[in-house]
Amino acid sequence: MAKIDAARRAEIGREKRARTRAQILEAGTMLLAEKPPEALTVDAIVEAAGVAKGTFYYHFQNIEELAAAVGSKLGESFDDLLTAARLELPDPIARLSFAFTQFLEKATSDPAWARLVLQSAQAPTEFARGIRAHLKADLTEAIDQGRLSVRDVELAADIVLGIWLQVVRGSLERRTVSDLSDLALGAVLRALGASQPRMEIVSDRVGRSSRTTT
Amino acid sequence: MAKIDAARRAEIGREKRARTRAQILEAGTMLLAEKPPEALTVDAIVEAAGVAKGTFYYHFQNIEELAAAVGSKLGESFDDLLTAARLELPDPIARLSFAFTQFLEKATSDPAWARLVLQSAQAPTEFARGIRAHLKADLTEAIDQGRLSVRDVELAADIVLGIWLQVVRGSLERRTVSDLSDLALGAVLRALGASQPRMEIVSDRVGRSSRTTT
DNA sequence: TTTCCTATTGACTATATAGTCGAATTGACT
DNA sequence: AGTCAATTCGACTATATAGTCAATAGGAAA
Repeated sequence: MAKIDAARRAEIGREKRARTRAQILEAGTMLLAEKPPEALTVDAIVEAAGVAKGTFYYHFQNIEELAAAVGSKLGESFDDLLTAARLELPDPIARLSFAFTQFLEKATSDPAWARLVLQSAQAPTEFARGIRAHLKADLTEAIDQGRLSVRDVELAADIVLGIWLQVVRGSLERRTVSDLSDLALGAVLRALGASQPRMEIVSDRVGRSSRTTT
Repeated sequence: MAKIDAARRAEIGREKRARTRAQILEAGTMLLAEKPPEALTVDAIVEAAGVAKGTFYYHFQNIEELAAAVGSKLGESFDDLLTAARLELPDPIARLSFAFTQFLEKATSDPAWARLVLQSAQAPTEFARGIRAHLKADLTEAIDQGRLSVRDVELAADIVLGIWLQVVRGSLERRTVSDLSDLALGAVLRALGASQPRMEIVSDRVGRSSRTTT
């Protein structure tokens, strides 16, 4: 009868709810960067988030669901690093090189993010499969153009991902060289047997500077 | 007074003790291939080993100590794959290539071993550091000989390990190509910018056949 | 102020896990 | 057969963790 409406009520708490959920998500993100989900406890999460235990279960069914939400957020952060320039690069090898470099520089500048990515790369989650699918699309296109001496797309993806992941691990454990991105990318392209893309394009967009191209 | 002697007594139970310990070690090995040590429970271990809980604590202080023992055993399995031929190869690149191929073929023929190695590669355990140290020794020698275009030994090690680990992951998740070892090794050598080692030596010893060289 | 829905709390029960310890078993030796 | 030390067993305590739920707080609308 009254205008008191479920939709309105739901809207009321939304901001508070969203804030609390974000706290839990952030705590989960931090903890999942340190240890695998199987080793994570609800008590640890709620303590880190500064909320009561019941609150966790009000927002998530279980830890698995939280981990999925963290994975999803991580996937978005990957997209964010690409969306601006990805479509402007018609060359698959240039695209791949750009992505490789972007991700690597993000990893060296944000160790917590890097740790989370490494943990997430362990199990083939939705997030990990998405990344690999994108990569394979670029690689397939390059192979179809006869640009790679590696013909098997799965092997090619393993090469790119393998070098990337291990270089990121190295950057967390050791002091990182200044031109790590260029060196690692060079290794990847040699490994793939990539015929040179037009380097001026790649280095224009991929170079260490973050200015947008004109 | 009697000849009953502690040393003798200790010897008596040794065989039984060794057998039980081996059971626990094997169960731990199997479980550590599936999940990280933080997610492992003593109850799961003793159930898998078919022994009582107290027995576990009679042989190991805690799970960490078991994990260390498993890691040590794993390290030995690596050595076993090399000791025969390693010293006969004076060329560091040939040595590295031989090891890479041996390990990769072991991984494809023994998935449980592969899974364990991948899990162990997560944390920089004693085992992982030993492998990396050996690898770096070969790489340093090759770099000193001016044989690699990659000059940074840490980056070079990351490239080799990264490709190896990811190719092994791939071999567990997908059907594996017949000449995976050769293709992956080729990618590694290109990535390192290795000037060709004398290929007849490498392929003699590294080829798919497991016959011992004459 | 009062109402009333949403979000939050933390105590509570269940179960799982770590780690201990006295009793039982084993097997070589006498 | 008996002895005895080493080994194994499993019940037991204590703690940790998962998951539930009735009570409370908060704040917008009446």
